[in-house]
Amino acid sequence: MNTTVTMLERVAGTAPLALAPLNAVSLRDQAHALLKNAIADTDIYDSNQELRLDERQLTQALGVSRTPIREALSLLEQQGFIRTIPRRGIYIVRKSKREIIEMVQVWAALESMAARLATLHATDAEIAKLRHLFDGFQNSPPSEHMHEYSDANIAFHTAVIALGGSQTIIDATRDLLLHVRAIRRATITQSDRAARSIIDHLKIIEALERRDTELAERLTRQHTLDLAAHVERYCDFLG
Amino acid sequence: MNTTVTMLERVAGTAPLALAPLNAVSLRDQAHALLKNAIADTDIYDSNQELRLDERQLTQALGVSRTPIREALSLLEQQGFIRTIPRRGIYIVRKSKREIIEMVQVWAALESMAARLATLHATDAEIAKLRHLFDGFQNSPPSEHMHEYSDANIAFHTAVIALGGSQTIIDATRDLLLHVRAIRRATITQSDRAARSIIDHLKIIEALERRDTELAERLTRQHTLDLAAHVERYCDFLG
DNA sequence: TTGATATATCTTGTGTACCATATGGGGTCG
DNA sequence: CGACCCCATATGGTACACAAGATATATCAA
Repeated sequence: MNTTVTMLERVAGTAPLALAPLNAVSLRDQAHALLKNAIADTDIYDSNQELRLDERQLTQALGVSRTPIREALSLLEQQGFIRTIPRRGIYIVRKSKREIIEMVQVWAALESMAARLATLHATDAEIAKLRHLFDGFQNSPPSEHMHEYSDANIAFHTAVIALGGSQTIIDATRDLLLHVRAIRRATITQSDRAARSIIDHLKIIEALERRDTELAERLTRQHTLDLAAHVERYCDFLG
Repeated sequence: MNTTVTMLERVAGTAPLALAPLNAVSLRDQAHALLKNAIADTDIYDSNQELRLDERQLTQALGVSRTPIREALSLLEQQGFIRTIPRRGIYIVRKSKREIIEMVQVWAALESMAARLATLHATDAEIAKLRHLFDGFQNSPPSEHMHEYSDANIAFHTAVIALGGSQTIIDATRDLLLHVRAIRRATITQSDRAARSIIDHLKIIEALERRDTELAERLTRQHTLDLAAHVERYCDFLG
């Protein structure tokens, strides 16, 4: 009987207002997404931050029991965002300089592969959209709108990856982005990286437009490897 | 997670005999490792296999409660080995042809980056060891010991990745290997791939020895992309 | 005053009971 | 005889209680 009532309610729910599809997503996934964003938004390199997480505190904050919280934390641990020490506590991972460089190198490998694939499969229209990302910066130097340019910079790289059409690469770089984003933002303001960056981007777009597979791949890889080298030289403040 | 184990192993490593660190590894991780190996060893493309997993059945088989089993399954789901459909069941994922090709492409991107790094950081002695992997196949054609050669083939690729020295790449490719391994084994026996494969490998070794960064990277990438193209053409038996 | 030991407390790991819901079979009504 | 409805059951999701272990603190002895 309860089933029928529920069904009827659902049918009736189609009328004026859309029903809530929230039921479909488990508390585990909600907690996972929430915590991942919270960790990503935390400046973990501001050393006086509290890097320890408390399960029970999270349960109270999110209003659920420990079970979905623990499952979410398990996922975050596998993704490398946190680290749990048995009967000691759960700690946000502070990536070392070495680890960040390696992540940037992986990023370079995957984005350059995406660029290769893009020259083979993307349409001209899709490639053309890349230029519009920087329309707002044609007249004035990017140094005047550094924050906006930084976002456009990140958007350019994710767009190239999307152009590759490989869902596997898109998924693999999504989490990587959360780690790399902070570094990109921190380094884009250093020296004249912004100006050189936009030149590199235009060359990459040209190579994509000309369907020059090898060139697009090489330029994309080298552009991001330059970031890795920059981190190596100037980011000693990292662990 | 494995922090305790690592610590124990380190401390124990100084003593003559290692104590049993088994108590320190959680049931969740034991179940995770066990299930991952079990899934990897299952030929999921033998279609009459039962692809459904039952939580309660696993609890009885492993003698633990649902909690660690569920946490292990969560990890496996995130790694793409299984997929759980609410109130329907848990199913081993059968990768589509498209997904396998994408995974091989990611493999190509990461291994070529590792080859690049190897030309820059690996020692001559480490590179020299690559040749010994194929010592047993110098005199006789690989077609006579196909199974052994297939293992040596996989060992070569993992060795190149290890030479890169990037722990991030090593970790990222470890799970990928479980998926790609089955394909490598299935395709190495087709046409004359084994013979051409060994020629490619020797060229890659030469490039590494000569510290030709660009060449080693390009040869490694192309060698694995050839596998992707081969899968594209001849592996229609995949979903 | 200092050192060690016992205990309280806090934290994660595991087991178990309960809940919501989709599915499929059996029954009933037309 | 057929179509529809209803409910039993199975399954994953959640909550909670208890266990195991590590740290910090208090207390006692030298």
